[in-house]
Amino acid sequence: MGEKSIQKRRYILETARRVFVEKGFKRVTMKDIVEACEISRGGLYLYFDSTSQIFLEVLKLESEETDDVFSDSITEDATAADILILFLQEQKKELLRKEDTLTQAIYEFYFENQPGRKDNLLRRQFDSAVKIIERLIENGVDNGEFYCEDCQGTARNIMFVLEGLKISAQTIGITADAVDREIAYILRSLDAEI
Amino acid sequence: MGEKSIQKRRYILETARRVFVEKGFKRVTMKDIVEACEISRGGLYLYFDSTSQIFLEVLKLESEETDDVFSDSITEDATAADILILFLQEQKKELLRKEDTLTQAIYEFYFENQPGRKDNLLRRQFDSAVKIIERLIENGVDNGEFYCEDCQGTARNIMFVLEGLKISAQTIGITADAVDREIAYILRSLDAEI
Amino acid sequence: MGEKSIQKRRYILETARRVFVEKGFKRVTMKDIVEACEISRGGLYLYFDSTSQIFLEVLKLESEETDDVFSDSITEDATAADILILFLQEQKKELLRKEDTLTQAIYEFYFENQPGRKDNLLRRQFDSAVKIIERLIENGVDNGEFYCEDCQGTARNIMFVLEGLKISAQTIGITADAVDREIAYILRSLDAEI
Amino acid sequence: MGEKSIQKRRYILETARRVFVEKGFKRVTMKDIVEACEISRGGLYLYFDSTSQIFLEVLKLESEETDDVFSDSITEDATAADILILFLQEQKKELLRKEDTLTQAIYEFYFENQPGRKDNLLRRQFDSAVKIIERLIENGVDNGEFYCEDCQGTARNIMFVLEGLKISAQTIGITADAVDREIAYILRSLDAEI
DNA sequence: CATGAATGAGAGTTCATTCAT
DNA sequence: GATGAATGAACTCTCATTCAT
Repeated sequence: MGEKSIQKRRYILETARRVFVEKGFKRVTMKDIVEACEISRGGLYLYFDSTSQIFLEVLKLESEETDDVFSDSITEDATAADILILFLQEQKKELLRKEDTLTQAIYEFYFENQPGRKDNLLRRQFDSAVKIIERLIENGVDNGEFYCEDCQGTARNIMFVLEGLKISAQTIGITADAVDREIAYILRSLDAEI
Repeated sequence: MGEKSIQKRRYILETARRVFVEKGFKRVTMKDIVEACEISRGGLYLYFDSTSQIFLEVLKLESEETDDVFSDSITEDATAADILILFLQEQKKELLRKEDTLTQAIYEFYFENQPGRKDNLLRRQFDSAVKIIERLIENGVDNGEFYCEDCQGTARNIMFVLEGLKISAQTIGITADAVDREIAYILRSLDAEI
Repeated sequence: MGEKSIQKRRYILETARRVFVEKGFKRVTMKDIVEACEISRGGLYLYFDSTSQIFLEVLKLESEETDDVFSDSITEDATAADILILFLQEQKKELLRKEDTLTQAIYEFYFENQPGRKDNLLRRQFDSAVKIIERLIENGVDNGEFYCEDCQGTARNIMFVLEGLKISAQTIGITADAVDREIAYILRSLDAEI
Repeated sequence: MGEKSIQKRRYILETARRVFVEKGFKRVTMKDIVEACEISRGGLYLYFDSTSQIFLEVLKLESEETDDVFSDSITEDATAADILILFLQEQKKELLRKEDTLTQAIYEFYFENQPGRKDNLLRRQFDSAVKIIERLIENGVDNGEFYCEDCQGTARNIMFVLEGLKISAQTIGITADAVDREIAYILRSLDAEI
């Protein structure tokens, strides 16, 4: 596969991403993607075999591009609390962007595909986020910014709350205020000044 | 609609429920339900127009029958902590019963249907659960069982954690230990002895 | 399946038979049959799942209807030679009707499906034909009509010649004269007066 | 066409032959051949336009290379019976090698293509084989090895039996014993000692 | 000569939905 | 009310064939 097809692959993935954002995972057909990409029926099959495969590759691209989100937000002199708050704000934005996220598609995809597997991408992301938050809190505790008896427990708790908010945003709907309230609750429980 | 049709309706809903439990929401077709019910294709249309309608009615039945779960668990001399623990254990059981729940179907359904609407059944259940937990905690605080500065916030936090656990169970997979850890974390934060 | 669908089944099989006669087995698609039957795409699938299934059922019908061909030709006072000649003439007619036979389709079908299996319909027909011819020859020998040292061997030889003629008719082409010549050869080798 | 292209042509034909042996004629697509040859899609079209054309050329190559099979088996002092038996054994081997022959592909091809035409390759081979066998038998008769009233008829009969065995091997299946039985029957009818 | 990306026709299959009985 | 045959739209997937490079 030459340079050109790599670009086309990428083009398809980016276009498909928009389709998944719009329709979730299950409702998307190969035909949808073909039409969105304005390529031929057979043309798509030259690159991908199924919506599942496409989706997985979209996720891979996604994670490559967003891995650094965290590190981006860390500037030299940012305190632990700053970073945590930044992270939570980031999550808030994502949460409320409901119609413009892969979230729903991701959930739908994992409903059917290999839930519980160790190599589950989602799980790896969850676990690594927990670890990062844990270290952040530990830093904060060391600095006297935070008070916390069970840093790992707290990190996990935060992540589950975020998951709860995320799924709620997609199902029962959630307001910016509600998210703020939860963030405030979390930070307060860390004894941090907001 | 005669007595007979009411029974048939109910029969269809109960059978359809099993189908939704097994396959989620989206993958279920009218044909699936027709076959599970062993009725005729046309026959089903006499009662229902779509899987969405059927699903909504299944949910309605469900909520009628399980509304009392909470009250059931409240005996005369049970303390607030007892009841809360009982509730959380109940949720744990539900969580881990992954393959035998409507959970996934519910999420799938609300992904597509009117999320965010005020009359959203899911939302009403969520809100009412928050209120009940809030009152429970207040009782506990009054009794000296719990310590808590923001009872409503805590109740909400608990519910979001539970939501987070629920969706995690369906996507990244979750162990009994992990659930126990979260429950313990919640109870500890209430200063309750476990 | 009611009376009506049985008729429709039969109608489809009879129509499909014509299609197979015309195009052989492999070139026939479900679409071809749908169009020949003038029914809807989905309609055909109500009755049959694949061209293979349809073809097998066509063969079944065929064999039910032609089983008696042999017995038909046996009248009270027909001699063994009469019957054998009749049979060979029958085969000749069939052979030369090249464009109007299932022969080619049958070969194509068995090329792909279970060749060599004991329950292979074709094989059963072959074996039973051998037996009948064998008995016929034995009768002829008893009557002094035929002379033959190895009746079974001769019967088998006749059947293989017929098979050879049949496949030749479909591939290299064969004339009525050529068939006559072979029939004469067979009869002469039985010492029978023609 | 340069030296190089001639070699490539030949390479394609030899590779394609293997594909036809494996899959028959009809199931083979241009794609199959492209993949087996590990050349480009367009590349194949530079040399051939269709599977039919390729198959015909494969047959041509085949017949060029196997014309001599017969002559090979004729040594100075071999008797007519020796040669006939050798030939029949050769045919037997071919027959039983069911999975490793072009036989099926050839039949499939001629089912669709110009059966009955005078210039039909298959027919020429058949006719020439009849002639050779006829001469062989005549020699045998002259030598006193064989007894035979109608040499041409017998030669034809032998060829049709062989055709019958060949097609039977591909459809109803046939054992080595069954072939031996037929060969013995043929030889016995020539009064030859086996 | 050779490549392989691209196209589009066409086959298979499944279902929601209707309707005569 | 109930049945289930029938329809047709929609999807998946595969190839023959072309064409710019």
